[in-house]
Amino acid sequence: MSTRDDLSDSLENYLEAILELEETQKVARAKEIADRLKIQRGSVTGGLKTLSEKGYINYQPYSYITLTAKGKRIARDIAHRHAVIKEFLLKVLQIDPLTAETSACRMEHAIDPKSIERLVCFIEYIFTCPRAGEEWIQSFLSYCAGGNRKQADCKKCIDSIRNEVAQS
Amino acid sequence: MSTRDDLSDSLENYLEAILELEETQKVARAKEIADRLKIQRGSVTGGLKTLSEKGYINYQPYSYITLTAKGKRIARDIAHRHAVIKEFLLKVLQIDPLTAETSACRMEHAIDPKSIERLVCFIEYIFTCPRAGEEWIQSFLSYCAGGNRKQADCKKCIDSIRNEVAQS
DNA sequence: TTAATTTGTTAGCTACACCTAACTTTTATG
DNA sequence: CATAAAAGTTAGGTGTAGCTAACAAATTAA
Repeated sequence: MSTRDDLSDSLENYLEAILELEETQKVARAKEIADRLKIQRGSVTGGLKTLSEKGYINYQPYSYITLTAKGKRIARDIAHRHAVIKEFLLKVLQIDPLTAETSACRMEHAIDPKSIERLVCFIEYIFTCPRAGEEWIQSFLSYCAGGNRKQADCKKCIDSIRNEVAQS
Repeated sequence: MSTRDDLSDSLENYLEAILELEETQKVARAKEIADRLKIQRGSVTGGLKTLSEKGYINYQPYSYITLTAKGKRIARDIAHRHAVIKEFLLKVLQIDPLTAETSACRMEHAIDPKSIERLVCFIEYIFTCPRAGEEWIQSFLSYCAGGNRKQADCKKCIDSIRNEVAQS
């Protein structure tokens, strides 16, 4: 069945790491998983057994590790959640890359599927709709920085996008 | 010092529950905390001891529980994170209330302070800037639903806000 | 004011997720 | 090919966060 919550945050992290390793090195090895997750080699073994029992990975002691079809599906979903949240933090909220990465790493386990789907759409919408877009985000940043904007600015701002749209 | 991570997600939940109870009933009792967090009475005692040792709550066996100044400060921060994330999910992404509540409950422990600050600002910006606002969100929803909009619609859309701004 | 109910605590248990240290298997090298 | 190094596993330990069941204190009602 592979419902979302027969996996702890920790096991989700293992799957995510294994996917990345598969993609870059064809195959995952326990030591690399340990390195990526910043835990000890000995800690990994147990997690691998659990993932194997649950049918997410192909695992034989002393051998390399690969994802099963089910494991790959879930791992991609997790990686997707990570990427979407990070993109939102980076491109919309304009959070610095390090913080965005750290928060995405934690939030990816907490967000529900519908919200991720909407977030994808929302990011796309922002950078598609002429009323939003890059300079709208820039304007958001200066709003953040304290500058409450005047009504007059809004008129000019709207005229400027009106012209842009008219030209295209 | 009360840095953010001498508290586990679980202890943060206790603090949040205690704050709510203080606000509605003046005082928190172990049973109500258990009920709110959907755990057993016996499980609460340990958490209360830890919070007390760390200086977040005033706790004496068999008596009611209150937040210390430090505890209240942290609890309010957690509640704030919760509220902001929920508001974003509800008002911006238009997620249903139940899902928004559940996700906010989990995400509140994962997000960093800067992102929360930015998110507050972003929500405010959306409902302040004439280029965004309520109907822009509505338009986002139909974009989500699959309707890719035409260039012509964008022109009309921009003209309509232009007139609105001109009138006000 | 005594008895019943509710609330709170304790003790002992499980499961998870990590740790270290010792050991085994695999691999790479001289 | 023998052996040193690297990688993987095992065993035993820690801390957290729950659980249940038995008991104790406090509150409520008869």
